[in-house]
Amino acid sequence: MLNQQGLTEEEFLEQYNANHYERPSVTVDMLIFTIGSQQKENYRKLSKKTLQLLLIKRGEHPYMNQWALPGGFVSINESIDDAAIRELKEETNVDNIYMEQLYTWGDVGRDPRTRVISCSYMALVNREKIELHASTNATDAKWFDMSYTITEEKVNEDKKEKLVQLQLTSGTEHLSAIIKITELPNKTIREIISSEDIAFDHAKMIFYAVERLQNKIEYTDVAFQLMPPQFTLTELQQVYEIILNKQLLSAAFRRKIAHLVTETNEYTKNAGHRPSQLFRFNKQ
Amino acid sequence: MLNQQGLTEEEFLEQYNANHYERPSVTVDMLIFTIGSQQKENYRKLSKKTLQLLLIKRGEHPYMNQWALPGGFVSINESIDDAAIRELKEETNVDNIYMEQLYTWGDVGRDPRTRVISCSYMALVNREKIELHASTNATDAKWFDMSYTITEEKVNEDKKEKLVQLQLTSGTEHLSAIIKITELPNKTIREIISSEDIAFDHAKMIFYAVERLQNKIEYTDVAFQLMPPQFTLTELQQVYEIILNKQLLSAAFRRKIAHLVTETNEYTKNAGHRPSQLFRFNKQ
DNA sequence: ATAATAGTGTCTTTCAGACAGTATAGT
DNA sequence: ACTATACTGTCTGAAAGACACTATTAT
Repeated sequence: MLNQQGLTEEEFLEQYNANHYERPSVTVDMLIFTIGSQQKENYRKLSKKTLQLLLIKRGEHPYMNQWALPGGFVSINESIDDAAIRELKEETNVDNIYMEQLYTWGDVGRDPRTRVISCSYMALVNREKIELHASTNATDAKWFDMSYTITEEKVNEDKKEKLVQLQLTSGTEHLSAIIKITELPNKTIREIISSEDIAFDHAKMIFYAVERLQNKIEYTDVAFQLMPPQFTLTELQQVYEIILNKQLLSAAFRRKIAHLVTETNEYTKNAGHRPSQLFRFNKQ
Repeated sequence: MLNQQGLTEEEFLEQYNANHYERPSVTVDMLIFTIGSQQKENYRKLSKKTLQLLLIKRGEHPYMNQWALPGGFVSINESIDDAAIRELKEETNVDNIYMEQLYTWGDVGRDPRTRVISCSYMALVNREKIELHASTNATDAKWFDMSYTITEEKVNEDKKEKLVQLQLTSGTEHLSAIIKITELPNKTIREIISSEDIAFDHAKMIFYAVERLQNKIEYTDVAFQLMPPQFTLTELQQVYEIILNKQLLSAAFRRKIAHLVTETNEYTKNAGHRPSQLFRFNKQ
């Protein structure tokens, strides 16, 4: 079949000039979440759980010495999924992990070096599987405890506005950002109001991921990706609670997730209180 | 602050070589949905509604004479959202319409011309607002009635597989595709098994959008983006039914959406049966 | 014994599904 | 009168919220 210039498809592709337009760079950025636990207050109490995110200290301009999401350029002969898998493997030395594409960030000025479009991915890992590898141009990689508060919420007839204060801590390191989310009838706008030691527009990406995780945990079984093979129902509930950022009633929670778990014959030991039965994920 | 080569941020950015890597092209592809209605069978019956998608006949290689989603390249000084808005405006001459980024498709071989990463957007429009503009390198733009059936479904312990048969018709034009969706514990794989007269991997994108729309309609008020300013509750129910691909009970439906609508004092006329009260969207 | 958590029972409320029954214009 | 749709009432059952109550172990 010939086109209007009388070329076959083969001829057309041969003369096609791929560099006709100036092209943006494309990167992937990884939101790697895990569950961390803090020290027990005393021998009886359970340890508190936190939602943790992996960040890397930038060793180069721009945003030198600030913390950024692990990520990198998508090379020309690699799918974006493969780039994400590669970055995950480089940073955490794990593969075959739950991973999901989240959103693609394409504002013009988001990287001062050049036009960069960035596709963000979320990965959920069980902490026990991981050993960190500091990569080439990062002086450091660390897990940060995440928390946030919604400081202000305005609702008009056709505008919903909220301010989110995001906090990330790891030892003495303390990062924070304020994000403004405006929901108009047609679209949602996310702006960074301030960003302390978080590089680029990564604060936006982080909160976007948290919102997605909150949604997903309600109607899928993603939470189990964060769990070890065996766990108590209270541990599972803690994970739901930190992700949803609210307390749950244990009786209702147990009913709700009953069909997702199978009991084992094992129990926790030396807990300082009644032992707890261990369960496994019951895939369906 | 100086980096390891002793450069300030300003100096670093000046010497930064943006063309160090070979870059992929980035495009946006638009899934523009609307509701169409078929002719009444007789004076009493209501007209059947269909979910319609805008496609454009390709006037150039590759996939010449096949149908493709409207879309185009993201230029270097334009955000991807702006590119999507621009494409929508070019194709349908509307703006200020509900629009949402869906997913970014980044497989290596998806475009025979060159490496192209494509970001898909969904737009929902009320049909009455639209006039179509055939664009430069498209010989034709048309609304296609969409339908699909899930032909096969296998569920194992850690694999869920389904085959989807997608059908698009517009007058004598009839397009179809078969898509295989495999849900593994870690990720979801979407493959095109066959694609009749649908260009590129657009069949995948279409079904992805339908699934997203189905999800969104359950827990948001997106459906109203497809409605005219005033509508009957039966019309609203028809829209839910074609998107969800199943019948709903009207009593339950009315209870469920009651808080999303406000009644008016107007009624339908000349319907051949009991008139129906008109409602408006009640934003909250 | 006590502290802290593990786990169950049950009442209430909410809401979806089912379906029957009444209402009303146009021919 | 008849047809096709509009709209409401109510029974039922499933599931979430609330909360009291019992069980169990390390110290």
